[in-house]
Amino acid sequence: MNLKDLSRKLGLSPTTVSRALNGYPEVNEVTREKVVAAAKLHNYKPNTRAIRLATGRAMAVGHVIPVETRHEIVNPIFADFIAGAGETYSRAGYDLILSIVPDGDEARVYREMKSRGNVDGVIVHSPRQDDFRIQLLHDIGMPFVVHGRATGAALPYSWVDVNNRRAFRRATSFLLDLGHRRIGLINGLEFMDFAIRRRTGYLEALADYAVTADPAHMASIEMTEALGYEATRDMLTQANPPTAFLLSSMIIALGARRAIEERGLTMGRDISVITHDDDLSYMKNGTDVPIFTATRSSVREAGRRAAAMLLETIATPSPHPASQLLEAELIIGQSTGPVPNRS
Amino acid sequence: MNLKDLSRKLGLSPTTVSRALNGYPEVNEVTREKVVAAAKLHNYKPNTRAIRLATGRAMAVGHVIPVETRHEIVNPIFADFIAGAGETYSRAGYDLILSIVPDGDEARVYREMKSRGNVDGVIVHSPRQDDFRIQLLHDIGMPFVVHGRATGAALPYSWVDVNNRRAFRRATSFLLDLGHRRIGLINGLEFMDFAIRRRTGYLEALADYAVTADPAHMASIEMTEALGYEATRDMLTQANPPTAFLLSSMIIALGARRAIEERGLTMGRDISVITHDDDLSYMKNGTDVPIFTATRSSVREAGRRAAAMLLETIATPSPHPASQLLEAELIIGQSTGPVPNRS
DNA sequence: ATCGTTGTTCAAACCGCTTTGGATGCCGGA
DNA sequence: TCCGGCATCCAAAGCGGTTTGAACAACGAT
Repeated sequence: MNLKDLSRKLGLSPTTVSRALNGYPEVNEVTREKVVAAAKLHNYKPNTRAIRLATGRAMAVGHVIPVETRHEIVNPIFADFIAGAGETYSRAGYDLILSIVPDGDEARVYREMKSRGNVDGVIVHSPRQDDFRIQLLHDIGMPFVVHGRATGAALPYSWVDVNNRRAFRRATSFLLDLGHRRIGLINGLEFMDFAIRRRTGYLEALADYAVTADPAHMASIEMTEALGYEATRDMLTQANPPTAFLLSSMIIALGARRAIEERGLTMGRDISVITHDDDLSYMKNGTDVPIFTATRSSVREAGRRAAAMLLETIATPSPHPASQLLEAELIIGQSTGPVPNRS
Repeated sequence: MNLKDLSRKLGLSPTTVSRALNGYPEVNEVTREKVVAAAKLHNYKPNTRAIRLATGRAMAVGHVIPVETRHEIVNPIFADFIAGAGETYSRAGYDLILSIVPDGDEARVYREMKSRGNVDGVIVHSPRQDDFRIQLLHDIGMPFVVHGRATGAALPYSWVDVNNRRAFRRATSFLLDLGHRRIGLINGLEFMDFAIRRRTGYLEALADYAVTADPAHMASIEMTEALGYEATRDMLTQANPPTAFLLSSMIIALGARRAIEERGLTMGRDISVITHDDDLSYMKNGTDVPIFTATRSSVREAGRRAAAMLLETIATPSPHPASQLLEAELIIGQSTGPVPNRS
């Protein structure tokens, strides 16, 4: 059942039927009702392919997920971010096109998306410092929103991000207020922008309290349980081990807790731990009471916001990029406490 | 730069240029080379929207991810499965369209995909017992491949699955051979097909050894760390606690380990643990030596296979559905050992 | 010289929708 | 009475490719 069939059945022209269904004003209300009724009756759904060609819009947005080529790691937060974004898209009638791309191939993929015209815009994931994609997408004229920011980018651009710096500064201050002076930071890989900002926040707080940062107490790892375990264990076996840890993800936190408990230490009493919590659906921080004290910010909500912002810029392009800075809340759990006396 | 422009530049008809680029035989080789060279020079990429309308193919496949409405849980294995599938699609020039759908809305989404024609086929995720989607997709004539199987489905259908039953039977036998007689099973939600099969394998092995299954030693939970912890803790505090555990995912395993170590028990000595390991990129089972004894099967590989199978059925539809049963390997780690004497 | 092949190219139809630029009829005001 | 304006509808021209059917030239066979 296509437009021509339907219009023939109604004894109307395709023009009128199309306009009736799309809510254009130049059609009699009586006619419109008849058309709408017939469309429902015959279960008419306009062919997406034809709409796309006729309007020149793809009615789709692309999410290009770079995958660490060396380790083939797919960042687990994507699932939730995309779940959030997907809600927004489906309400707006947009498709979400996912490309998993080895991180060398990105430029080619973006260029092809542009020239093939199968997306109207893209979300840029996992920005790095001086990320080349911002310049590239700007040059080829593809609307985009960055999930995160890219320190050092020359051009203005639209983004949605958590205030990572402030979150980690606040968390660090919280630990310092509890008397901790040796605070271990187990961060994500520090060519990623979010990790840079978290480290900055951490260092700023230490500086506020005139505490000199110890390089031996800072690690930068891929965010897996096993590596989180190792990094924590290594720091705990040092001569002057940290009395508190600041961790960049719940997954690292699980590994860290293992290392801590393995040494017979108790979180919240012997060792304090604060982790960042992206509020992932399958990685809840405890069932009712939070286990970890955490800087929490829902990545799914970030997905919703970023998607809405992208659809907005696609609909009404503007030279003034938009941005949203989400604040993480500091959730007090059972994993933090005053520094033990024997320290 | 579109086909018309390019053909004008070449002094040829659009017909010939199109054929030259698509490898049709009725075009002079000299001409073809000229066309190909010009296409590259002017960076001509055919417009996807036009191709789709003209050919009637969507050049896209849909992945419909049902999301547990009550808890909004997005299954974390999707990220890796889709990464695998994505590799296959991009090589074939197909797009991957992702729909995250509240699990009540699925029928509507599939129907719309069919009538709007924006996908050529779909992958069915997370099949349940007697899954209605198989009948539905069959009825509306949408090619599909199921990731997993659906016990009780009347119709034949194509699928890619791990041999869950055999994997869990083998793992259970392994524990029984080590002398364990009280084996706790912490399974996924048992309306999911994979969970049913795992339980079956577990029960079969117990029956082989004439061990009666204890309902108190079987749990069925959403696969999160916190719930894994609780289920394990609850079983360990029973009068006759299990001496070994069989777990349905690495994430559960992390929670289980926490419950075990919290009670001062050591995995592999006091308590044996075998988990299923989907070989997720961010959830490695140890760095070099495996920590957990595990039934391992790469869900990313399953993604690759399922995608290839779907593209195959789209290209050459056949009344005979295909299937692939992947065997999980039993990886011996440090989490299993003979049953302690004091049991 | 004629004819059927073969190789090569093209004009035009088509995919299913949107949108432009009328056409038509009716009404009220000059 | 005539005309401009308005409401309503339609024919036809896109959108940018693919595909059908035919044209044409060159060729060898008859």
